[in-house]
Amino acid sequence: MPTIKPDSESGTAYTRPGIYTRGAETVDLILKAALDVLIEEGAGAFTLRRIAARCDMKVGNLSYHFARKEMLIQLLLDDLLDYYERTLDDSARQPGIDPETQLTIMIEICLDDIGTMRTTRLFTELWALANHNEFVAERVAAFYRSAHAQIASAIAPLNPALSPAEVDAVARFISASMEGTTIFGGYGKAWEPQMPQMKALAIKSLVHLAKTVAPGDIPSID
Amino acid sequence: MPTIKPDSESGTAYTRPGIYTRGAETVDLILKAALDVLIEEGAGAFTLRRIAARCDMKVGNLSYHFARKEMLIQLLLDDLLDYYERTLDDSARQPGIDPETQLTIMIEICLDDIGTMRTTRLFTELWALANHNEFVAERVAAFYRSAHAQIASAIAPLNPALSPAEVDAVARFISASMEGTTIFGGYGKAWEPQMPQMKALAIKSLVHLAKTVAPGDIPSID
Amino acid sequence: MPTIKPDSESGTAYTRPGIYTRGAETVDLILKAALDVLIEEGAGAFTLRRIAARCDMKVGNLSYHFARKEMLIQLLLDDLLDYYERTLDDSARQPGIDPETQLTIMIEICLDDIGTMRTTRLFTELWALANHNEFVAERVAAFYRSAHAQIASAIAPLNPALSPAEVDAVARFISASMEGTTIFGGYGKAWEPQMPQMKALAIKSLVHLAKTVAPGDIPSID
Amino acid sequence: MPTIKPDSESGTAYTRPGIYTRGAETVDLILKAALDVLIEEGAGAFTLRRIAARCDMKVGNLSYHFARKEMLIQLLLDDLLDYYERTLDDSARQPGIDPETQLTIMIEICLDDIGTMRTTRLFTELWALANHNEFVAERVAAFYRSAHAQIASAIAPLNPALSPAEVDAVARFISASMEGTTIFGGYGKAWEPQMPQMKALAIKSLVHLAKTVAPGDIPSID
DNA sequence: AATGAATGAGCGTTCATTCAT
DNA sequence: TATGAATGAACGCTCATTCAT
Repeated sequence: MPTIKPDSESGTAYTRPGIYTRGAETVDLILKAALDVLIEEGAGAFTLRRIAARCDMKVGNLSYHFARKEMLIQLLLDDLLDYYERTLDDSARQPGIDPETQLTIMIEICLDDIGTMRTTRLFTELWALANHNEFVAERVAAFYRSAHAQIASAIAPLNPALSPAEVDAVARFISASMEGTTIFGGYGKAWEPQMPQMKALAIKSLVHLAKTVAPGDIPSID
Repeated sequence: MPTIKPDSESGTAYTRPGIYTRGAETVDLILKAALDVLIEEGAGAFTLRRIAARCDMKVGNLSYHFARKEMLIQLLLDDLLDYYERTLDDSARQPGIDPETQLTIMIEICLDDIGTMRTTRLFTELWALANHNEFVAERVAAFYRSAHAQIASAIAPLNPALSPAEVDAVARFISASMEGTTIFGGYGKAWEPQMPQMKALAIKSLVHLAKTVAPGDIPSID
Repeated sequence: MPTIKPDSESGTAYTRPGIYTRGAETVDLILKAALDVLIEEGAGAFTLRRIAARCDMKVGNLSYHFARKEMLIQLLLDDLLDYYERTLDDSARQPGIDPETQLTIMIEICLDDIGTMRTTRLFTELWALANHNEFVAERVAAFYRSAHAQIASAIAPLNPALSPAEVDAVARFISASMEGTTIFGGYGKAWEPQMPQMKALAIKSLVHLAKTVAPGDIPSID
Repeated sequence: MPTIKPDSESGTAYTRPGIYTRGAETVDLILKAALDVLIEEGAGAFTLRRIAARCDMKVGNLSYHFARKEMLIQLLLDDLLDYYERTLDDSARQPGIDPETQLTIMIEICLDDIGTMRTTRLFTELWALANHNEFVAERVAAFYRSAHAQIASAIAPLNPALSPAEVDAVARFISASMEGTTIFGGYGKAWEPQMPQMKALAIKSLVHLAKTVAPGDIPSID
């Protein structure tokens, strides 16, 4: 995950409710408030009433713009993860850098982002929601497919012996290692001050793995 | 996290203060039902009504045994994480094994456990709940302190050059790497079939790290 | 009630006071949609939203044409019952027919109409609405006054011994008998297939009554 | 429909919510309030909130006793129509009366009952509700099946030439004629003062029909 | 120990209506 | 003329909690 600017516009180019300027602004305000509630108060507090209170609207107006709460969730997630994807793509597309530095930078950017309140909170909530909400599960998986592809594109030139499937497997493990630091070193977590240590170990360990892993180290999956 | 027997008694041997009386069958039935709801239906469905329905009781009776829902959560968590800790201790305390094998076995056990529905679901929910519930945050942290200590005790003899604080840092990163595989390879997750690949990579990568990391690789935290 | 042509224009020839402009296509489309909703979905579903959806408009536009929902109801009812009245008048005004045949035909036409979905549904809803809506009550009563007058005009020559008030009383009872068949033999009702039996009995019984009832059979009302 | 005592207990012998005395009383209070709302305010005002207000309870308590509003409706209807059926049975079971008097009395009782606010309002609402609510439709039809059987049992000895099916057809028409008087002569209806006239005409006309109708007058239904 | 009963707050949603555009 | 936007009230229902039995 790349660094996210706190007050990003979170992508307004989609087909969405609110075709007038005013309505489009309202929809953005609602989505912003919804994200704030999710991050600052958690999924248990993610109710239309609290979102409405955040953006100084009435519940009925939220229902006007989003006929079903699920629609709000879907647009929120689409906006959010699209933005994460785009920002990750941008940060990965740095020309003239050798693959190892590329991978190193990627890991640094991800772990920095993981340390932000937004990313720590958002993704821990999404991992839980994905357990019982098919849409969330699929949308999150789609995001990670994209993220893993970026990581894989940095690994492949580093270790030409690996097949594409093996590169994917390594990318997945590297991504998993990074995501795992959220639990201990994420915003507000118990070992937040130790995040730099985890970052250093991640860079050393994961870059080394990418360079040295052999095809035989990875069992094939039928 | 060690492998957990599905129908464990979740540790009810000792009596506790509070409105509830431990050892009583009823409280255990409630806790069992509560865990089932949390795992099978998620935090959003974690209501007294559904728990009561699961254990064939009336809501009023749950409120009788747990004056506040929060108390139920706390006892549930204590039971659960105590049990995880104890089982982890048991599996770690295998005499006459060299440290590297010890660490390897630990990683294997953890990742096997992570693949179970119980652990995948439970911990993803707890990570999210910890964001906004101080008790959950602290209790989960305490569990990980214990788990990290076990991992550290396997790392220390493998890499005598490391100070205790550095060993802890390495243990934390190893644990984070493992926890991260939950997101992709856990029960019902998108890359569940690829868990064996992640396991192989984890063993190779993390054991190698434990053996080769040098004190200078780890920034010190003031 | 006479047979109603399904796609009648429901009488929009003249202009009315109020916020709406008669003759305008839009108002008629709204009224048509409103009638469809009332008949096909019932009074419980008679909402501006559903009416708007039926005629492919937005709720705001309905409110533009009808400042109050009650106005829509009133115009709908006026149109509808005016049309019923006019059609009944037309069918009754058949010259050169003896009074008994005239009455017989009237009963036949009414009972045929009662068997239609439109009339069954519309009138059962109106009878209920009339309980608590003064306008509906009065408008429905006005319609029946007109209908009873038509029936009375066929009875009077059949039974010259009756005073006009007595003729009215007989007409009222005949009309009541017919309306009552709606409940059992109307569209979708439990004994819809038995409507022909009720029709035959109605003709036999009510025509005989009209011819044979004596002034003394009808108590006078002060 | 027989005369209903205004403050009848409306049948408390059923399986119903509220097994304790207090709960049973509460359920009865709710049902009483629900009936009052339906009759005095109409189906459009038949909401849990208005019912709760009537019996001085909170909405949540209604939901406690009736998990779904539909359940309240069903119990209300069952209570009500069972009571109508039983009272009708009682009034029909008058020994030592000749069939003609029997039928006359039945008609008198029915029309008297139709003139009450309760019966006028209740049945007009039910006829409308039956259009789009399958349960109401079936329950009302079941009531009428029972009522028609009572009427048929008075007609049969009056006119031995009729087959059972023909007796049923006559009973149905007689019942329809009576129900139809609700529209004009029921409580609060436009010709309420003329109900005695309709009653006299009904007795004369319908009893005569029952005695004189011939099998050939009734078309057979396949 | 357990339950029936009741409450008050809150849930997502729908309603008729208003108003600026 | 028509619609997007917004409101306030009400809808049926679920929630954790209290309390008498």
